[in-house]
Amino acid sequence: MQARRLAKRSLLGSRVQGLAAAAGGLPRPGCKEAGSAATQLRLLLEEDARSVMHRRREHELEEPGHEAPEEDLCTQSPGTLHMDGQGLLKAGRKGSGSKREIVASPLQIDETHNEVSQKVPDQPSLLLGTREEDVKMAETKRHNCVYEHEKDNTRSICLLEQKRKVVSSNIDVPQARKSSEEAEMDKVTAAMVLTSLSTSPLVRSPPVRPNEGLNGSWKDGGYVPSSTGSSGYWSWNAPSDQSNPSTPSPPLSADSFKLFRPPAQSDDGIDEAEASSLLFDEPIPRKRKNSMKVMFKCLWKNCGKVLGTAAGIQKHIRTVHLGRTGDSEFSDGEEDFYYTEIRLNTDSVSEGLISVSPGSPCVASAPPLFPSQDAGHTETACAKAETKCMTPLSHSAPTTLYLVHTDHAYQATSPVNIPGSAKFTPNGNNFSISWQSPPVTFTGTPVSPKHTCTAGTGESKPPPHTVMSSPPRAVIGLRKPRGEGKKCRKVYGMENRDMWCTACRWKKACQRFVD
DNA sequence: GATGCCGGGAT
DNA sequence: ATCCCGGCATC
Repeated sequence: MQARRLAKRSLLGSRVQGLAAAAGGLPRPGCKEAGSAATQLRLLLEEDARSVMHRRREHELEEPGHEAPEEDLCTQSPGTLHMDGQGLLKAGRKGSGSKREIVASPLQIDETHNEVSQKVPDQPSLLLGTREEDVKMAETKRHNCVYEHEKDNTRSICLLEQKRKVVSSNIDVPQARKSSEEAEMDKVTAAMVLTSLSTSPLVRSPPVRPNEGLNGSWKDGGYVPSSTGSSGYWSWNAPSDQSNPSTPSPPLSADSFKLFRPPAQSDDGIDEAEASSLLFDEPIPRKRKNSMKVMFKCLWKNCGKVLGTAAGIQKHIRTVHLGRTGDSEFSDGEEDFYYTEIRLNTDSVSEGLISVSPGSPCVASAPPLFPSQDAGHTETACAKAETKCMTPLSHSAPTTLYLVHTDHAYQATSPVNIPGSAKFTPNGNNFSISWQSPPVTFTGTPVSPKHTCTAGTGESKPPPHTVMSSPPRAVIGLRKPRGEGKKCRKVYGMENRDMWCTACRWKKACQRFVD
């Protein structure tokens, strides 16, 4: 999906470039009012097109043959058509920012079409009369297919020509830029939330204010697809939203940062609902964020350099991979494509432990590790933890298991019989107590024979811990030797079978007269 | 053979 | 889950 979007964007970029170049070389009659703004936009457009082309070259080297899906643009297009002068300007201006590209792409096309349309004098006249209708129709068409839109080039050009006129007449450059940036931040935040949610659907936690997730959430989403390791955290995410778990190439995974934005930015109707539904999951990354150490990994092929700061990794990419020298402060955001965040999470370890043994009192605090190490280490830690925890648990758990296994209703029906049992359990009071104590209602008493017999009917009895450590199931295989004491059958006789304990009636181990 | 009760079927 | 019984082990 991301790759396809990327490919599409690249394709658009190339188209834009061509059109922009053509527009730049031709004189434009009329439209003086829009001339300056259009020129600005064209410049931005060309700049962006260059950037896109550059990216495209890189991407095509690694991911050739991606087909651009139409729905991507369709999703973006409504925003384009409804955008006023500010919006368009914002989109154009975004070309100077790191987050501009997705938003700008459709607009670039529009703008390009606009410019081209100005070179076609006969088209605008056709449109002036049916302006509103064409806008709606074009919007519908965009939803259907962009390719079709392109084929119907003439029509679209006319439409965009109209829009451009409206836009250019309302442009107020300085203000628009500032406010748009602010608005963009909100949208970016929402996009980040979407991104993070789409990549970490596993965990659920109470909702938290979305704005707080600005730094953490989207980054979480970003590094997930780019991870090459297999920590518990990553592996959990992978099957949830990634159809292809294989290691992504740098540009592809890096694109995950930005390619999630368009929905939140461009389409307020559909995607807003989607976003709102997803926002419930947003707090998860934040929760993790608190205990994460963030590293930045270069996704450039065969690089994989990891740096501690975003600036560092950006500089690394710019200088080493993008071949840009100097002007380290300036960033068009392209570096973002080639690095991702790696979160060294200590929570993942503890989470794994918790998931393994929720009720375990053991707390394993593993040092921060890389994902690949995390998994193994988690297992090791768990193993150790379990080993450690077995000691406290072993005092009670086996008893519970055993009781569960053998505790039939007929065995627990008559706690009243304790006095009677006391008569028969003088020999069982020395060790069976340790693990039979839990049965408050004397339920466990019937169980004792098994252990007693395990120890041997003889008087030699194993130490209590032996009984505790060895699950009773080991004994189950062996048939228990008959108890020495009299049972209901013998006490009451066949004629008084009604007086038998239930167990005896059912030919089960007598619960009344326990050995 | 009598007794105890496990394993499993029937409801 | 409850009730019941076949069948085995043990005495």
